[in-house]
Amino acid sequence: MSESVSTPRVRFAPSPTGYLHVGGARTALFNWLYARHFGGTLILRIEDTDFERSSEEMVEGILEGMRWLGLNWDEGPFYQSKRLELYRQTAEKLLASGHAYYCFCTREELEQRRAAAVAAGRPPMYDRRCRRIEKDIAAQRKAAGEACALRFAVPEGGATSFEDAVFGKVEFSNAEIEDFVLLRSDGIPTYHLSVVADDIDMRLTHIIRGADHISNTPKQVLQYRALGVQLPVFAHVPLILGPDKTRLSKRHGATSVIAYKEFGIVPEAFRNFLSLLGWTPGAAGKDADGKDREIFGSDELIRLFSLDGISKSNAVFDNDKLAWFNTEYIRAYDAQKLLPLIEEEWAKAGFTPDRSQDEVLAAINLVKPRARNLKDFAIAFRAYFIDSFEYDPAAVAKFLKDDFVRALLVELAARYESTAEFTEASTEQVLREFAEEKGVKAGALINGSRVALTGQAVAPSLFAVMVNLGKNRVVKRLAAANNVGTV
RNA sequence: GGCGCCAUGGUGUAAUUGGUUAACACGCCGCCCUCUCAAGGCGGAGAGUUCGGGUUCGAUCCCCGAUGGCGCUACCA
Repeated sequence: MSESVSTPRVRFAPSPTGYLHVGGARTALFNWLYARHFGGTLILRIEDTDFERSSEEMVEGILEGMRWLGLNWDEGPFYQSKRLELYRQTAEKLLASGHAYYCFCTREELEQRRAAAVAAGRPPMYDRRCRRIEKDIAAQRKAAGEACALRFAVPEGGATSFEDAVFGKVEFSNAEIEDFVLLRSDGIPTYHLSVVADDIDMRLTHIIRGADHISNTPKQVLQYRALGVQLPVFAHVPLILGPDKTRLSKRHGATSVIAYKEFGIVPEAFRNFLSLLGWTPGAAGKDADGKDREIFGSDELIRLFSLDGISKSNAVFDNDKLAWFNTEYIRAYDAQKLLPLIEEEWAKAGFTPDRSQDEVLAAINLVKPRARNLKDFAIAFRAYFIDSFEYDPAAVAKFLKDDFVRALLVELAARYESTAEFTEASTEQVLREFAEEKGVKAGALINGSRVALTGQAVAPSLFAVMVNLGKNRVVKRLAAANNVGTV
């Protein structure tokens, strides 16, 4: 298929200095949505030119996060560490055209001057002293083996601006832009060079990335111009902040995407939640009553997504809202779809249900309206899937503390055992008649039974639970009511 | 400090891009339902759009300033 200008090429370019964090995931998501919306191409590029801080383990973590969120890419992953030749060539071009120069200042000297500048109240920018060195002299010194970095020669006057798809026109005075390093003295490119070289080489049409890159953009624009290459469309997305409105960090809790998987969040729910952080479908997202809809499946998200809907202000990550999305998705999924996700949780909890597949699915459907996350199916709802489960002490204290009630439950077990029919109606009838006979409130027996049967104070309608568990289990667990809490 | 960006209830966002009792969702509170807890139904509190000036018959919306927040300010990305 031939490419036209209308099919965008976008990229997600994380640096593997940590796991995929929610901000990065949101950027990846937006790129993915944009690419899918237009039938374009999403490229995954690993920016690992900082050898000190990058690691392969982190790359794997990032890929895992992408996979979990269902964000597939079309090209890559490309590793910048393996594309050094391209950057060297690009640097060469810049040098040859007079847009870059060798800088022989050492790190120590630079730091010293910077400190002095700050102390003197001057802006701590590079003073450009090596820019004045004659070209051939510089070349000679370099040839002689003197260590040097390559810097970009920023125009002395004027301003550099670009049109951002989200923020509009953004302009920086060139006087504010320092002669940044392109190539370190060890020949490894800095971010400033490698992004531009790659974005050009990979023929990217749109650069969708975090707003923290706005200030870097003029440095890149300058290189595009120096190289005589047309600018891509820049679209900077606002950042995600913590509840205290400072940049989201570990202080606020989990920032790694995978941590949310571990919390029992459904990936689609997380994706949906993330999509609405800094973006809105606007009128297209309203329902017939004019109310905002928030639950969007991936197809819908892809259809609705557009750069126009991206907002300019930073967004706060709200765990409550995420929890709401999660319960909505769990409730909407049928048991069959939920099963593989839940099986992972069972594996983690170290058990497999000792019931038939049909019973398991029925149990999932029974409890899922009450689930907050996937872990609930392995912990709070464990009793629905396997006979070995624990009793929640609080539940026992609340509804099963009474020896009198326990004794009645043992008696009730015998009633059930001798009753042939075992339906919601019959089990309820048996219990209520028994309660009346004993002169106790049915509620006391119902609540006590719930704890005896499920270990929890929270459960679906008791009689539905009974039918799901089946007569044998019900009888067995009720008969054991006396032992509850004593183990 | 310098430069840049942003600013609607607690949170995410709307508001035919100057004319609305400023809307919706999450959260919160109350009531109903009820065997628990959710869900659901019903109702409620919560912003006069950060503040101050303009422009205008009229500003959430346009302009200026202030304040606040965030970002950048590396031979990190």
